[in-house]
Amino acid sequence: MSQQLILRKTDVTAASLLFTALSNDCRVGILNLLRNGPKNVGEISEALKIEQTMASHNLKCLAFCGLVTSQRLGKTIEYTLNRETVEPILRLADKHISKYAINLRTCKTLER
Amino acid sequence: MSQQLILRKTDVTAASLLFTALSNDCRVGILNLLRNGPKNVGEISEALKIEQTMASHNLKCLAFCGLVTSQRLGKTIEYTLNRETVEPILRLADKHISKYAINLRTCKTLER
DNA sequence: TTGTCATATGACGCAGTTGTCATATAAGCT
DNA sequence: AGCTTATATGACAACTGCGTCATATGACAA
Repeated sequence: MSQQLILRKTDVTAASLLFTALSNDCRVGILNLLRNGPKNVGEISEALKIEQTMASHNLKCLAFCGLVTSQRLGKTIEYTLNRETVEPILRLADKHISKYAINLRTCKTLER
Repeated sequence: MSQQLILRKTDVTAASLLFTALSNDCRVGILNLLRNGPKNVGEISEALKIEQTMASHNLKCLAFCGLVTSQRLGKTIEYTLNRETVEPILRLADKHISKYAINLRTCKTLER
């Protein structure tokens, strides 16, 4: 009797793609920043000291995954956090790291 | 007045590393499988139809991040899910995808 | 202690991702 | 219309991560 998988293969792939969006300093930095409220691209790139192009690319990636939404306000485009998922997921990650993976704070790359 | 970031830079990096561990089909597949209970490497590689070496590499990565734990039982090594974080994080991901990112189900790579 | 089964390790080439550069689009102003 | 500001897009080289191969370690049994 084969046991039941909770996620199907396509869902596993989709989930890993979603986590790919979160697997990058810059993007997590953007999400973390947007917890303080909506910001436009200029404000984001200034706050995180990254280039505008970099911010745009990563924001597009985050928007593609539904982690942020955007709205044009005149010349400017405002990005808003999808709090419903990002907030709990970042909390979970932070809690997990403190409790089970403090080593992640002091390494640049994953061991395997 | 500079706004307060909720995670510091090192925490952002650590979080993105944790998500890197989750940014791969094979590893999410392993975690998903282990929701059904502990399994050894042979059982995992058989169930997911991946090579033993592949399973080992990815299990090491997951263990490094505290997402699974291992215990030798004679010749065999049993891997157990860290349910406390993995269960809610996979649920969140699945819910998010259904609600905000169904497109992730039908693409291989992230747009940017 | 030799053999066998179970798992881990290290190295390597390929493929995907990242940051950057150059350029395009889009809105508002004069 | 032309200029300026704000953001997006596409292309490319450099880097990183992945799967695989060959090999090592570790435990048990005869």
